[in-house]
Amino acid sequence: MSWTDERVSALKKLWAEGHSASQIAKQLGGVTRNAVIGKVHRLGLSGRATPSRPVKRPPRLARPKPRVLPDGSVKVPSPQVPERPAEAPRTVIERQEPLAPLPPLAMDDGEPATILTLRDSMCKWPIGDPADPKFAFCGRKADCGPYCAEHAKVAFQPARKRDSKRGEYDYVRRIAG
DNA sequence: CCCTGATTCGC
DNA sequence: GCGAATCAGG
Repeated sequence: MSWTDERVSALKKLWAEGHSASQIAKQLGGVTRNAVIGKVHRLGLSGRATPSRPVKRPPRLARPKPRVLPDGSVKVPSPQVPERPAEAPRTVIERQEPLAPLPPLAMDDGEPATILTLRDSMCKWPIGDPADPKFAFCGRKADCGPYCAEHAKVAFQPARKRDSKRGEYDYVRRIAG
């Protein structure tokens, strides 16, 4: 089949009415949806009155695909140059990373806060292995809640997926509740 | 796995 | 110009 005036008109009409490419192809007959889409693009009416299409993909890279010719031979095109003119000025938003372990704050006696010396106003973030004699608490000022500002960030992060890699502080979250 | 449109590129 | 193959999503 070829794109006669009638068929092109029908294509334009159906496309304007919002039919999908496959629907149009089925109705016209003798063409695939790819043919319809290709024709639509060639006619320059790709974008329909669909405001909600925030689908903007970065340009696809060329497709270096081996092709089987009619005579049975195989042709392998050379990979097209990726063409990376200038890397976009990336504004990388640094993710709040594991955040360096905040060492326990030394008390007046030079020792970190323990279960015995921890006060209400002090950050109750546990530091170290609870089984370890040196186990202590952060001890910084807990201004809003049980933790200092820094540990509150970690403590109140959304729960991770169960089977994802364990965060370094997961055990602490379990302990600290 | 079904569908959608978008794109590339050999023909 | 055509459209299959492929892609990126829903």
